[in-house]
Amino acid sequence: MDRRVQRTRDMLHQALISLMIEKGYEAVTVQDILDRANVGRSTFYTHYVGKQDLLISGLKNLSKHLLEHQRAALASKGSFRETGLGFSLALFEHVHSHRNVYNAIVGRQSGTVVMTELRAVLADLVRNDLKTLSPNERSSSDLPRNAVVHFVVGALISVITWWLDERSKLSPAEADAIFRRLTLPAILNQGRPL
Amino acid sequence: MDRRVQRTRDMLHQALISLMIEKGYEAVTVQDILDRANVGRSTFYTHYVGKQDLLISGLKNLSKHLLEHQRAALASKGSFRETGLGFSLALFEHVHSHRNVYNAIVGRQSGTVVMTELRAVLADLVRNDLKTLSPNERSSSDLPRNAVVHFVVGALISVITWWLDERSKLSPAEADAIFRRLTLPAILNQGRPL
DNA sequence: ACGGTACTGAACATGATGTTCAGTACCTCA
DNA sequence: TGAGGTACTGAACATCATGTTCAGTACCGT
Repeated sequence: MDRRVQRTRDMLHQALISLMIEKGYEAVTVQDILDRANVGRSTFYTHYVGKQDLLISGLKNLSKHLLEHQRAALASKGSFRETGLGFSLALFEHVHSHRNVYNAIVGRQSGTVVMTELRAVLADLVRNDLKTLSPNERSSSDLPRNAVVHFVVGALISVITWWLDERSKLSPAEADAIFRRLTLPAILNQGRPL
Repeated sequence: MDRRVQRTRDMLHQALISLMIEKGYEAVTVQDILDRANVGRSTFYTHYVGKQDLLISGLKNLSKHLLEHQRAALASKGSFRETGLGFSLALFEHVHSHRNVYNAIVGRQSGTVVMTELRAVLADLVRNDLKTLSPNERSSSDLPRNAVVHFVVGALISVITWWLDERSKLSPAEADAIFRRLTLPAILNQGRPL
């Protein structure tokens, strides 16, 4: 890829991130990004459709990273209780090491756009995992798979949000443990009616 | 309250709702609302700060409704498994009877603003419930209450979202049962570590 | 060093937001 | 029922963000 293209896109990503930390996603205008990145207006629009497009393209990296962790966990031996949702710890760690960015996102009420994109990424991962747990869509007493996928993703996002609100008094491992303690029993007890 | 004020606010609410159904929340402009409601621009801004303010004021009714159901459930005898989260069925029923509105909200990726407001309303209700379950903040092995609150709200919103996506193949009672089957065990097993 | 591609930057069109204010209509309350 | 107050009107204006266009310039890959 042309070096100029790389440079430009890097500058734009950096600019967006640093601006989000300062003002929150919504408050950032395209003009802000251009000024910070030192990139011409028309240039921006040749690369991205808009602010959100730039954001989404940044989330692709995270997605790849989590996918690797998931694959590793699925390959190893163990019950679902141990190997299931094998990307969750990696996610908590990623959030922790970028917590200034995430704080700018979740605190501000603005970050719902970002979170929506993140949801989509996570839903794919969770669906993968559940497929290995029970490859056939559903046995008679199971819950619909999509319901469970939505449930898990919602729970995960919620715990992360809470954890960030607490300003990381807990380590990533501890937060992950809470998430798993709340969520895994629900998944595994599916077949057992109330 | 001055009858003119009532009329104006009613018209504005109706307009917003019908427009949301047609275009989704984000796509609606203040001007759209004014045209539909037949209300002057300056009038709008004397009543509401903006589009979102109008929306939020509409959610107040729902909040009151759910609170009543919760109070009734808490007053009745029974284990937490039966009386806990006593507003959930009422919520599923409310969503069902306004499903055209909610479909416009959740489908469109736009509705995150609405959902954020709804989250806040639900968090208050859930917190109420959990307080009655264990009035003291936490025994040693319990999870932090806020974590559980976030978890429950996230799960609830997720199940509702999924349910709407399925275009209501299930009755409100069935969807509610799924939610409770996934969530209540997680709450009740809190003290039991993995 | 050449051909091609990417970047520039200013100008423009568009469209939404929110404010102002003098004039008009309507409501409440006595 | 009428007087006084309050709410609504609507047009004009200021502001600001978005997204497009295009001729000119700088830089890259080979």
